[in-house]
Amino acid sequence: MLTLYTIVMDINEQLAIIKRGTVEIISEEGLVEKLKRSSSTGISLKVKAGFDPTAPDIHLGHTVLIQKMRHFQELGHEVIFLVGDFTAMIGDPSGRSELRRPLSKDEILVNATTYREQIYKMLDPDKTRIVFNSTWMDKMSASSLIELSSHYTVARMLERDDFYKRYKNQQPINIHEFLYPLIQGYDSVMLIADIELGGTDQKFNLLVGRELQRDYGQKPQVIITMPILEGTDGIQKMSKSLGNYIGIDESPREMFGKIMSLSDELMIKYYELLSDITFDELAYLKKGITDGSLHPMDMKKRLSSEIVERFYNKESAIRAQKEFENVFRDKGLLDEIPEFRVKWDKDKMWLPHLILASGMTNSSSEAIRLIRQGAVSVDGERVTDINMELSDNREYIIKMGKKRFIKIIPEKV
RNA sequence: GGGGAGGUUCCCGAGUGGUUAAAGGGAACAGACUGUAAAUCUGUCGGUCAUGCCUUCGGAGGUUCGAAUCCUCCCCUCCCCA
Repeated sequence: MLTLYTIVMDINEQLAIIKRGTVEIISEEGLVEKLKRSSSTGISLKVKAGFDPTAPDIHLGHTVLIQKMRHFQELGHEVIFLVGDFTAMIGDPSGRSELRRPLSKDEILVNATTYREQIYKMLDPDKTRIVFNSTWMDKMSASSLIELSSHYTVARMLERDDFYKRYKNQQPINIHEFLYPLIQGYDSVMLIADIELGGTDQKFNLLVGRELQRDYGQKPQVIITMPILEGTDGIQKMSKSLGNYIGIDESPREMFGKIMSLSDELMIKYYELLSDITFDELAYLKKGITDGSLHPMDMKKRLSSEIVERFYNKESAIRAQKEFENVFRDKGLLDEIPEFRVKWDKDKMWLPHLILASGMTNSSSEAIRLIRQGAVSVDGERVTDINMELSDNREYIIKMGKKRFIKIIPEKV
């Protein structure tokens, strides 16, 4: 159902909201037509976006898309969060570097539950439909699948950039990988999607959806691509497997810290894609950085706060900022230091073993290296002697590197 | 089915009998510098209380005083021809 608000809002206003931050809309005329039809008939549009349930945590990269879903939701349309559980069970198509283990039904279910909790931080639960493509794919027969695959050609598949590159570089492409775009497209057919959202890297798959819908006698979906958010390294797409991500479930402290360590350049991009500030404010910030009237660090703190506040609340954001300033600017200690109880079987324990036992390193060699490098301090004093031993008569605070702290509590055996 | 090229440490990639825990690059981590930035520079980057020992170069055997390097079989990938 459309709200009164959206009925009043004219098509151009809706279009402006939809277009914000997008890279490409195919086609814009199609979109206008759909919007018009929707407002005259009162039937909301079905807006689909697919997510891979292999990684159970949603990160800021996903939120670029989810934000856009929210925009549609606010305009009164139906948002369909498609969980690609069927495809996940077969295994991963891209990412040749690692053979990914196909997920079990249970694991996918757990991941999907986590997804739901997390997306509801941004989307309205009452207006969000979550669907699994296994619902129809599990039932598909081999002959139907072959029928589906007859709708596309190998030559056209090889047009997709990553397939083409792998083909050219003599890297393997498995046949089932060709099925992924087809299944994704078929999902659109099953859902009779009006619009599908995706990152720019999804463009090919989204276009396949249009073609299939046409073949199946439907109106092709309008596709909207969003920019890919680079991860904390500033180069590669944010992803959990690359370890350059900021998860929306991370603690306020982590989230704040990670955003602060972004490069200034990347910060601007994050403002553009993630912040809710207006275009005018953004222009003002950009100008401020260029002419030096605004300090990049202050801007970054503001961005960090805004994002932490979105997923938590104002108090958490303030606390995260204070803690950040305390630890990094004033070189102080964390308010809450993780505690670790160690059973001491001797009077004294060798420091590298203590560090290993506490889980701060994976080996004592690593601990020794870090001590040699001057990274370790005990109770605020830098340790240089790798033979240092601690006795069990009191607690110690060990700091490793800039941000790892642990409180060691001895327990006599 | 025939012919050819490959599989090396987290990733890419050198190494074709000993001085090789294995060049170089990337990632990561640490130190310096800073705005905890980024960039840059420096260092570390299999394990082991450790001038030794153990584990690692697709897998399993074998040759040798000694193998990532040679041989045999197997598994996997790519290309060309059919």
